Amino acid sequence: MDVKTLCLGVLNRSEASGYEIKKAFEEGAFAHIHAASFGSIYPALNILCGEGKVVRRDESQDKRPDKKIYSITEAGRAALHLALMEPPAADRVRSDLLFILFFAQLLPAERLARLIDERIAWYRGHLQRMDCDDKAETPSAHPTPGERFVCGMGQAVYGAAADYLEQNRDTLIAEVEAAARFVAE
Amino acid sequence: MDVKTLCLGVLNRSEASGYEIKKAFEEGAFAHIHAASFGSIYPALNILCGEGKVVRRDESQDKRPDKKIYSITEAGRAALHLALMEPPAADRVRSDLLFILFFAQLLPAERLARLIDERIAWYRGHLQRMDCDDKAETPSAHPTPGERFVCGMGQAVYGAAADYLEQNRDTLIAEVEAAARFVAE
DNA sequence: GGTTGCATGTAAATGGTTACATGATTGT
DNA sequence: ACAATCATGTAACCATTTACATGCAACC
Repeated sequence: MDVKTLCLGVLNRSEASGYEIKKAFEEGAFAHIHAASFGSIYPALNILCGEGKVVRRDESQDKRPDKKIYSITEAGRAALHLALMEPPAADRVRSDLLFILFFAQLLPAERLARLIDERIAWYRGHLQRMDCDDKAETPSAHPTPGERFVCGMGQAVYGAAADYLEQNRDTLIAEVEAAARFVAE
Repeated sequence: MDVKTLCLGVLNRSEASGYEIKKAFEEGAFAHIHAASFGSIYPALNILCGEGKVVRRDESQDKRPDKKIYSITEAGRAALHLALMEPPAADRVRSDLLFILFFAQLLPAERLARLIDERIAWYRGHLQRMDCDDKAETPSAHPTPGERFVCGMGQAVYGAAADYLEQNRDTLIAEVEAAARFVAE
């Protein structure tokens, strides 16, 4: 899934500026699915424009720079449908945290505690945000079945991760400290 | 986390060839943490060798090409420790599947069913593999607390994902089909 | 006075994947 | 006969990130 397709996906829900598309990947509906930076979104949007898959409209705002609002076209919808019918690449997870925790016995207990606590807080924060989205987010007062399904999946996975960290945090730290004492003797 | 650090991590558990390191990221202990291809592993190993962080030893095998087995050095361990003390980058997930399912209403029900079923099977397969690792995997008859913790996290997350897919599969498909009928009228 | 949020963009550097090249063995 | 597993490596290509460039408004 390249950034172009990702942008078409966001724009299929509702028209948006490049800035708003980035937010969709950061805090919005696509947060736990994919990521994209400005450096990839803006060029992608320009290419899509040239291909007739989106159209640009300028909206002047007072006291702010102009917004360039992109809307998906029929050609864009067709391209999105086509991409959705392709076999999906395997999920890719890269977690520095888990890599670090893998070597827990090499780290001071305080660092373990902080890393795990921070991650729990991160998960809980995102879970709350997702919950709010269900009720409050404007663009989809009527979220589609797909949106609800994917959001639910995110909640299930994040919830399980947070619960696991909470339930095993103390055991890990205790074991690491016990091992350290054993080595010291 | 660059591939060099990832390799040091694998080699910190036990010496290995480039080929075996790749397997650690594909099916081994690091499978759900990070990924790396031959095109990045072999060059990384050569650089680490030049930096004195690993040493190479050639093992001739009959009826097979020579194996180049890498072992971590003290300098390598120091480099790994240093990397482990750095603040971890945020986890990155990129899931084509969830992106596709987000637009479930644009897809035929059979495709939804197949995609979800395949993914459930994938999760269940990996869960079984992880379980076997606990009992059978050679290099760590005594897995460290960190290894057990990370493995447990993988099981918790994969289990939650598989359960969610199983429990919501039929509802999603029914909703999408209901919506399709509604449009047809 | 500094940071955060809004808003768009470019260019260089990075980091990694994909494809290619090679070759024997084992299983279907 | 063909695919898969074992085994190493290179080079071209790619996509994306990072850093830079610009600027105003609101908040602390």
